[in-house]
Parts: sequence; C-alpha cells; structure tokens
Amino acid sequence: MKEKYDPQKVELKWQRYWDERRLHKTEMVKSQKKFYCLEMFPYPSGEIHMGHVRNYAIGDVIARYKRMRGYNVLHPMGWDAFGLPAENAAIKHGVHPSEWTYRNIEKMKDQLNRMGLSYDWEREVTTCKPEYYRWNQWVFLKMLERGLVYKKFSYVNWCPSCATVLANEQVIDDRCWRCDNKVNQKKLEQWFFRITEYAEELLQGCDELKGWPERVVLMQRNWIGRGEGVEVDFPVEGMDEHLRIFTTRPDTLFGVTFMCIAPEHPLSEKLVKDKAKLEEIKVKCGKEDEKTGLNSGYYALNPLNGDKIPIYIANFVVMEYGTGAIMSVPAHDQRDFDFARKYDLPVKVVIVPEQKEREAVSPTHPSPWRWESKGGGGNLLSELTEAYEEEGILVDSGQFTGLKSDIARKEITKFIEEKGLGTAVVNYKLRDWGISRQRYWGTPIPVIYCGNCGIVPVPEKDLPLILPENVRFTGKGGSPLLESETFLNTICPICGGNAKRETDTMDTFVDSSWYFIRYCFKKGDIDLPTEFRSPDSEVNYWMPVDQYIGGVEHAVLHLLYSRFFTRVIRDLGLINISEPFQNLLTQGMVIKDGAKMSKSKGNIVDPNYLIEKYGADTARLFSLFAAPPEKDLDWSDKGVEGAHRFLNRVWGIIYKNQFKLQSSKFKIDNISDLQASALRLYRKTHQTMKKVSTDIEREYHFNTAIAAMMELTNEITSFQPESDEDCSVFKFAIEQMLLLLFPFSPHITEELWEAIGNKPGISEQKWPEWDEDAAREDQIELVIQLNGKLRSKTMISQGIPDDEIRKIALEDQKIKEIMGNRKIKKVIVVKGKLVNIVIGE
RNA sequence: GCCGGAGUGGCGGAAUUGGUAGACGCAAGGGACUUAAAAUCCCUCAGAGGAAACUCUGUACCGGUUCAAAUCCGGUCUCCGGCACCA
Repeated sequence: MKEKYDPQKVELKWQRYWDERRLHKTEMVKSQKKFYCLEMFPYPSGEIHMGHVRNYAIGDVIARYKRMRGYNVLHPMGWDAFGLPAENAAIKHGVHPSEWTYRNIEKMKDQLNRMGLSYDWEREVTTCKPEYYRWNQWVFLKMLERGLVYKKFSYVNWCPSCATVLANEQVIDDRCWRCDNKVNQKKLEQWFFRITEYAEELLQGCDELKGWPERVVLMQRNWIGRGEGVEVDFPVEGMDEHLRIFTTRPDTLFGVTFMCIAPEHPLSEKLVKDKAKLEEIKVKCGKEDEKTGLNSGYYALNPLNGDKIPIYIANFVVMEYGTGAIMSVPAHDQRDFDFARKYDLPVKVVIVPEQKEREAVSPTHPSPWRWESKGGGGNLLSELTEAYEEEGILVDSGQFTGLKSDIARKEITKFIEEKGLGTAVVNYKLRDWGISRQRYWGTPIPVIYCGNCGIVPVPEKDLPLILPENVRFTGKGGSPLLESETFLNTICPICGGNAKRETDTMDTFVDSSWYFIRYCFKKGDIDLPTEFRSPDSEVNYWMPVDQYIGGVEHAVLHLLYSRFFTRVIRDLGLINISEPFQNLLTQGMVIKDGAKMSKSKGNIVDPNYLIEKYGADTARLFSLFAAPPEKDLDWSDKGVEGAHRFLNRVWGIIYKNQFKLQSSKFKIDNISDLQASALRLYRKTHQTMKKVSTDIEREYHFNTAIAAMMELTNEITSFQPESDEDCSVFKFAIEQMLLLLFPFSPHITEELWEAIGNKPGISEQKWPEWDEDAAREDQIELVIQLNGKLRSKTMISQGIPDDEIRKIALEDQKIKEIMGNRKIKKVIVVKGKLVNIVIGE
C-alpha cells in the first residue's frame, strides 16, 4: 500500500475490476426482492455538469446501499438523445446531428463511468435509435386508433428562435423553456395527445403519490386545475342563438350586468361586422394588462330574471377554457369590476357578508363597504370600491334571496338543470398536449396525407418510419424534412396514389415518457408488444420504479407526461400498473455565488477538473455532504478540500496501522474484558452503524450520515491500540467504517478493504447490522433544569428509575446551592434525559 | 393577487416525538513540527460581561400556549419556488 492516496490510480483500478466482473449487470430473479433505482437520463450535450454529478451520486449511493441490503437492484442509464442542440450544431458546424449526438454519448459515458457509477450498461437506452423511436410511432398509431391523438388548427405557442411550437407546459413566464426567448402565438395545424381524457384519473392518482414530495404533487394538482361549475345558456336577443357560458359561481347569476366573449369565439364573427376592430382586440389578448373590450351592440337575456344585458368582445376571456364566454358579475369578480369601471357598466350587489363578518372589520382588511343593520337585513351605505369575492348571503336574487352562497350554488344549479337552462360541468385547466414540432431531429410522426384518402396512418408493418439521414441543414425556413424529396413523397397505403408524408416530428418529451419502461427489457431491436405480453415479462417484475431522482424543474412536464403514458400503455393491455414512480426525490439546484450554475452566468465548476484534481470519490462525497439532497447545494471549493481531507485521513490511519490491521482478527469474547477506551470505540462504532443506516432510510439524509462517519473517524484517529483486544476493536471499527462509506466513495473503500487484509470485493459485502445493546451507553448525562433553565449536569447509570433520578437531581450540589430554601412546586422527569425542577420565586 | 416552502454562528448546515441550540465540515485566530513554506497535528471559536468559576442574551420580528418552544398556535416582515386575466 502506498503512503500517499492517489485517487486516479485507485479509481481506475477498481472501475476496471467492476467492469471486468460485470458486477452491475442485472437479471430478473423472481424469488429475490427487487429495487428499481432510476435517475433522470441526460440530454447528451457532451459534457456532464455539477447537476448531473449530484443527481447521479445520489442515485448511486441508493443503488449500492440497496444492493448491500440484499435487493436485486436495477440501475440503468441512457440518453434523451433527440432534440434541438444537435440540429443547431449541424447548422453551425456542418456536422450531422446523428454523428454529433453519438460522439457526445461516448464522451459522456466515459465521464459517468469515471465517476464510478454502478450502471447496468447492458440496458442502455438511446432514444434517437430507430429501435427505440419505432415504439413511439407504434404507441402513436395505437393512440390514433383509440382517438387519443387528433389534429386541429389552433393558436399555439411559437418560439421564433427554435422555429417550432411548444406545449403549454413548456412555456415558462411567456418564454421558451429551452432557449428562454419570448414566445408568441401562431395559428397552425397540430397533432395533439388527448391527455385531458385522463385529467380526472391523473388528478385522483395524485392521492396515491405518497412517496412524492408534497409540493410536486400539489403542482400537479394545480396544473390539472379541476373546477366544478355550471354551463348556462343565455339567449341572444333578436337572433336564433344561445350564448353558452361557464361559471363556478352560479350563486352570483342574479348579479350579471354584461357578458364577455373571447375574440376567437365563433359568435364574435357573427356579432361584429367591423373585422378590423375585432382584430384589434385579438392582438391585445394574452399578456395585456389593460382590459379592453368592444361593445357588439347585441344583448343577451338572463334566463333567471330576464335582465337585458349587453354583449362585449373582451381581450381577457380565454377561448380554451370553459366555453370561451363568461357572464360578468362586477360586484363579485375583480376583473369584471375593472371592466365595468372602464366602460361605465352597472354594478349589482347580490352577495353580502354575513352579519358577524360585517361587524368584524379588521384594520388590515377593511370592508369594501360600510353596512348598517336595520331590522335584520343589511343596507348598503356606500359605493363599492372593489369586488366582494367572498362567500356570503344572497340578496336581490329572487327566490334564492337569503340563502348562503354554498347552498345557493347547489340550489341554483339544480334549478338550471331542471328547467333545461344548462348543465353542471367539470372543467380542467389542463389542455391537450401538442406534440408536433417543426424540427428534424426527432421521431417522425407516422402519418401520410393522400389527396384521395385524406389522413392515412403508416401501417404498423412499415415501422419504424426512419428519419432520413441525407438532408441539408441551412437554418433557414422550416424543417429540413420538407426538402427531403425521398422522405416527403410516398405512396398512399390505401389507394396506391401519390401522397406526402407528415414532416413534423414528435416533441422529445414523448421519448422520455416511457423510457423507464424500456429499461425493463433487454437491449436492442426487439418486438416490444411480444415482450410485454410474455408471461415472464420483466416489466411486471421491475415496474414501478422504486426510487426516481431528478430535478424539480420536471415537476409538471416530464412527470405528468410519464404518468399519462404509463396509463395509456396500461390501457393497451401491456402493463398492469398506473403510477410509474413509487418514490420521487427532487434534488435541489447546484448554486455558486448565489446563482444556479450556468454557462451564461459564468459560474460553472467543471466536474472533469474536479475528478482530475481530487478524484471521483471526493466529488461524490462533497456533493452528498454539503446539503441534504432535496435542498439547494451551495458550491464551495474549500468544502471539496474538506471532503478530500477526510478521505486522506482515512487512508492515513490505515496506512499507519496496516500491519497491525492485517494481522489482527476481530474476535471479542467478552465486552467486559475491554479497556474503557476500547469499549468506547466499540460502542461508537455500533452507534455509527445505527446512525448511518437510519439516516439513509430516513429520507436519504446523506449529509448527517457522512457527518457521523467523520465523527467515528475522529475517534479512531485518537485511539491508540495496544493490547490484542484493542487491535481487534480497532480493526472492527475500521472495517465497519469502510462498509458504511462504500456506497458514498466506493473506490477508496475497495482499495482499503483489500489493504487491511480482506479478500477484494467490498462491493459484494453485506450492509453492517448494528447491535442495539452494544450501541447503548451505560452512563448518560442527566440534565438538571430549574424553571426550564439548564443549571447542572451529572452522569448517571442507564436505566435508573424515575424516582431515583428525581432524588439525584434534588441532591445535586449545585442545584441545592441555587435553590436555597425556595419551595419546590413540581418536578418533571424526562426518562433518561432531563429533570426540570419548578420552584417558587 | 393566489398556492406552497424557507428564515438558526463569519459560511454550508445539525438538533428524529416539544426536553442540553449550534453535531459535522469550512473559514478565522493561536500553538507544535520545519531553515522557511505547504501538508499534518493540537487548542480556541454564537454574542456580551468576567482573570476565572460563571452569568446574562440569543434560532427573522411581535405576541400566545407549556414545567419546558428553533420545533406548537395567532399575527407581521423578508427571501425562494409554482400558478396567474382559467370566470
């Protein structure tokens, strides 16, 4: 063994060792309990960054820990290989996206292996391979059969920089999720997945996500955005038309003073003759702060009270939600209130606060109006200054006057349904998932357009529909596929006539929506449906993923799509689970100088440099030690050195004592034979075994687990073994410490395991089991408080009964002095910990 | 605006069920070794007072519950994240 710890040498040695023995290859063993540990696969940009290091270090500790615990662990890795950067590289450097991508994959794979991650590469998934994306196409066709895919014209989010459309989830603060450029609206014909068909199920399923962080579940719930309400028909005066609106507040129906419809609403075209003015409103839709409207000149009739109310075209009404038309109740909706003030429309109060709330006007939330109570009822004294959006009692609402809001909602809904004026409905904010992308480097959508037959799906037997290689990347105009004559021109599978292919490709989120299922099967070009349906299908053994780890930025996007896809695959009869991810860990960002590490901010730390200078074990250890996994990690160069120092110290202890360690065996006949210092170390070792185990089990608190190992190391350092018994305990402590440290820093522990005279292969050892008796202290420190303040401490034996502890506390010299002869009111004894004596003044 | 989460030394963070606030690490200061430096090892390290024993204050702020509060409750402030004309 060398005196100096040389991480490079050690790490390469053991990486080769693991690789040669294929230690991380996984096979289904039905009798063995399985554990599927998965980290979100990366986009192969060519370089790993600190976010990857952290993500994969967390996953690898879990995988290695679970293996030691006797689980059959599936721990795969792959590549989210389709996507825009490859295409941009093609435009900029003239290298084909395919070549660029595969080159990057090789580079990144080397980097991941250099980190000592225990992946089963024999299950590697690469989404840009036809053997993978053909099944995107296959699922697409199956969904088309079932009406879960459709095409429609619509306004879509268009990123001018990426020259493609984006799904709603992919627009963040009005900007593209990928390139951060401003998104605008464009009318295009697009393919959609009917995810809304699963809205209710995806929402209900949220209750099952017990192993997910609550905030992520909440974000999913909010994104789906269920809203109960009622649709009501308002007849349009002088026309044979009804205006159907949606509201969640039928209790305010008597307060409607005008109607608003979206400019894209079909009725807008009919009501407004001046198309230029209509266009003006259209332009002001979206992010416009100011509410703007156009009086159509037409009136609607309130079906409940017959009021004649004007119809406006308004920029703040969203066509995609509800019916694209609303009833406006300015007294009880702030947006309607603002609009009414601007256009001088009447305001009619139909809800008033309950008596007790009218009286309890708080200074921070002053009531928008003043009330006076006369003979039971309330009278409005002053004008409204803002809308009253709370619950209350109905006034001026015909037969419903006097009811509470919640009851009135039910009653009015019932009334509307009975009279055939409308229906109770449930609306969701979730929209269908637009998957068309006007790009080259993605899965071709398997559809053919025929002049005679219309839209024709590519027959299943013709899959995969391969992305052509011979295309030109100019960076101008649309997708390169539009110019690929060989791809574009085809024959209609039905009539045999000339036809054209769809040139849009699929959103890359389709690829990542089921890759975790693909890992369950063997690599290569396989017939997936056959594999699924085999009675020995591995998918039923491995799925669901037991632990999924990734960034919180996918809280809705990828995680929602994956939950949707898993259900679609279930409904195709291929899998028998609905939720793909049993437990989810969302790791925090890596922060440096107060900001997320990013190229544009120039605060990047290159993992390669880190590995070269300190080694992978240090890089892993630091990223696990500096913060608990779910919190942001503040990068610190000095902290890395601290982690490195720790490993050096462990190395140093073993180097100094290697001969003693090699010759001694752990064999202790009787603990009582041990010297006090040896007993202390022995006990500390068991305590550390317990602490590290429970910290890992308890929400993966690696930072405190590592701190415990550091404490043990400090104790080992200060221990001077003299007798044979000492050496035994010493060796035991070191051996256990190496086992505990192994999942965190696997290379150095392998090396040291061998150095202390063990057979190589710490990775195949069992996780250490602590002995509760050995971990227990026989002496404990008793804290004595007077009136809750710490006044004295004394050592007592473990297991002394409460009344004796009480006596010890009261007889404590220091306590007696402070207490003098003040009266004891009460004595509280907390078992084995603390006594609080309550005394008079 | 609505919905979440957080706020603890100079810094990253501990404190598992309400029971010793500050584990572990970093930085800083002092010392040992060295011709010197680095590395390593030892000591100190929340603030104030004190030679010391020790005392007082202290977990964003104000108040409450309790024998006892970083932890529970009410209110305020700040920061972070998500959603946002969704009727």
